[in-house]
Amino acid sequence: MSDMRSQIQDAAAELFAERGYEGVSMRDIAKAVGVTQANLYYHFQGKADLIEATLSHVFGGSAERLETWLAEHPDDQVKAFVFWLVRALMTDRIFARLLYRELIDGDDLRIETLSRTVLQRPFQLLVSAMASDRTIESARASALSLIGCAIGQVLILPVTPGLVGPSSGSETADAVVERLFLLFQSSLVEL
Amino acid sequence: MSDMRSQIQDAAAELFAERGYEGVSMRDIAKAVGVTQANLYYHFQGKADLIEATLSHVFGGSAERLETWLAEHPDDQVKAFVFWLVRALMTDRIFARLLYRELIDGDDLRIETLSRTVLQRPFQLLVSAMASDRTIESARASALSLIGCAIGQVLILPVTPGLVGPSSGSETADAVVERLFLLFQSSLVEL
DNA sequence: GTCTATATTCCGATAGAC
DNA sequence: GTCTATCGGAATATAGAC
Repeated sequence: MSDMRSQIQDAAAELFAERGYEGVSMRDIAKAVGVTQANLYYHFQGKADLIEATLSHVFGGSAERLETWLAEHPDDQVKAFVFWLVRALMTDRIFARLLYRELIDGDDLRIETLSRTVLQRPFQLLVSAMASDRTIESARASALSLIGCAIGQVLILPVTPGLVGPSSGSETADAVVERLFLLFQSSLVEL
Repeated sequence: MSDMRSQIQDAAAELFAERGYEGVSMRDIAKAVGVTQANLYYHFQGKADLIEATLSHVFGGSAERLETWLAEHPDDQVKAFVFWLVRALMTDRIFARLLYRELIDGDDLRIETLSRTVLQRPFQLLVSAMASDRTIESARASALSLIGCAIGQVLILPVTPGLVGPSSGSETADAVVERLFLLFQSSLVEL
């Protein structure tokens, strides 16, 4: 399958995650890959098409890995999901920052795609686990709160000057997971 | 005092919060205010100067209101701060989105200013309240986690399709505060 | 498929009249 | 103080040779 297309998407993902859609030019991406800027227009229709393809490249792959991970841990789907999310956020800086940026910057169409690929499945899991004795809206809010907390924690931590936190390295992901569970203990039905 | 300068800063704050620094042009801001683009350069040295002034306009004012609020509630500074933060995030979309964007996008110099104006004081409060029986790093991580959770919750909620959450209107801020306290109960020493 | 060259538009910023 | 006019550069995107 077209290798150049994947190479471009990888480079674009890194740049978009770091500087955002508006902060990255087609020239930047071309330079990172090692081709001319005009060549990008052979593989993609334009900048909008490029980021759309890049996002489904990144998040589509992640969604697949999530499904596999969940199938391997059928006992507690909620805990398995939280582990997966925190690990994904902490070990894959591009995933974390792209997700964050899309939640803030993404236009309606891209947000819709995002909801289908990464957000919908986790919400189903968490809502069903949390909603047993509460309203569905409350459960969804708690689920979103957990995700917001996980994302916020991982991304805000390394930005704070002078703070040595569990911001990098996969070996500390477990610590973050444990803290998240401590924080959300009262919201999750079965741990 | 110069009214035009304030008008420009207000319009700029709204646009920067919505589309980010790179996503807004001087022409956009001028159009929103109703003056020509060249006129902005009479009031500000350039685009970088404009956003810097805009941020201290927004966050400086917020920091002042926080100090007043804290002085009025001397009994429990931590709870008072969380109330203030959640209310500020929920009732002032511009404040919330500007804060979020700066934490992600802001260059080092702007982050440093941000730390001094909005983040340092809350951290001092939370760290001192949380650190009594733990390490300072752990306390900071918890404080950041709380802020990340509050910000993430408020900003992710309204973006999710089909979800009717407490995303707008000050009357539901109390509900979010209560949920945050429930979530972080085990991390705060005195409630 | 990848290149060079270029069209076109938009950007930040400046000069100078009023 | 606000305007019109414009510069120099960088952006997206296209045309056409190889």
